[in-house]
Amino acid sequence: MVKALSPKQQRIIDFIRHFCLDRGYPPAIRDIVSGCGISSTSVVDYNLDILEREGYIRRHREVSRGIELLARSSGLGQRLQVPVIGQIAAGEPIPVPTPDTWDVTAAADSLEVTEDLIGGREGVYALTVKGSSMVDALINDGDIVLMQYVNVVENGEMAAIWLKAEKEATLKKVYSEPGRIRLQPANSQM
Amino acid sequence: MVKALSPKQQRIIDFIRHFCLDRGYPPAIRDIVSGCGISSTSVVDYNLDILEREGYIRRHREVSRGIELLARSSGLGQRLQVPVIGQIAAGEPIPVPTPDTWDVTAAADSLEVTEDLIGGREGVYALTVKGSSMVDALINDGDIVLMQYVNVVENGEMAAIWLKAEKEATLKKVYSEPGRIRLQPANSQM
DNA sequence: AGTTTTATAGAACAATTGTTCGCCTTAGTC
DNA sequence: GACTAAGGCGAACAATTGTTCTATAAAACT
Repeated sequence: MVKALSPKQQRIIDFIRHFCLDRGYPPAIRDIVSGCGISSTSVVDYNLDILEREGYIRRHREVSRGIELLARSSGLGQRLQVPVIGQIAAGEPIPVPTPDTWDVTAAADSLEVTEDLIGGREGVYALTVKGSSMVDALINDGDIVLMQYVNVVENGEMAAIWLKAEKEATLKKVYSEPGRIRLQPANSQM
Repeated sequence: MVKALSPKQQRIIDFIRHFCLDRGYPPAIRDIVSGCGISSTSVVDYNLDILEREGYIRRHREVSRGIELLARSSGLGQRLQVPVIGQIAAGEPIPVPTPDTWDVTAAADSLEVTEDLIGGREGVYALTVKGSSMVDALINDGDIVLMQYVNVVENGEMAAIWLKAEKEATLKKVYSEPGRIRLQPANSQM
């Protein structure tokens, strides 16, 4: 049973997110009380329980500030629609989500995946592979690649890389090492 | 006076980082005590003070778990060499660091910036702007743009975006909103 | 040797903070 | 009207958690 969040609950989540972002640690219940104009800790406790039940946060009881923000997925073991917004091919820039192409309903096609594949990530989209020029990544014509629209490469993560010399995009694993960045041939995602 | 961190201090920092990563909230002093095999809260308090003085963390006194991890800068007001590995221009893919181009010493040119501009980020490189086709970003011919080689877009961050339709790259601020991603014209970086 | 600095222990103390419980208000239902 | 559920309020309570104070020991300095 997935209920819509009440305005108050939505506001609490936003507050927690902002609080974490600029303070570096989660808010105490009383921080939420004053930050959201609520007049009792028990009200926050009440709503926090709901938010946890709905999968937006994880509470660590008996621990001060033990609120862990989960990527709000709302639906639990649900399936998610990932928009297939274009194709990836050698010699062409990789399509990037724009307001026009992002919307799931507006996408020409969409892919249904289980929620755990996405984790909590946002900005996930998919591309169909055109041509087999990316053989080194074990990806073939017609395959579908899940992409995440992202901004910080963690060590060992897959990333779509533009090789200027070869004028093509390949998928590599990225390792940043002292003084340089190493790209390692990658495996298929799907 | 920048002193080297003692093994214990190094261990405390590592512990805090790991704790935050998999619990979602910072550790209490007593968590550090048991997590690092220290036998008194006052020892942790003592070392935490040092770590704060050296700029590794920020403490929020009187607040439970009020430890904020700062990008460990090691060197403080130091200057760093950022490799200028190519240029960015409309119609061309954005150069991406490879083992060949990344190395600072191997780069054709390099840029010296103060350490706080980089924060603690890795994979930072620079591009010279060619042509003035990115006027909407207030970036002109000859400007230098700092880039970070990254994988997760935070709300509001600048990112280099490939617009397929226009066949050019622009710098935008990225806001992910429910159901879509919004790109907002951005300002100059340097 | 005497003194200062650094580092560690242990414990008492006080502030912060989560939990709980009784009571109240407002709808919705029978 | 009576009953029930959702949501809220406020205060007391208890657990968590940061602070402080005293002691001790080793190294560094005079």
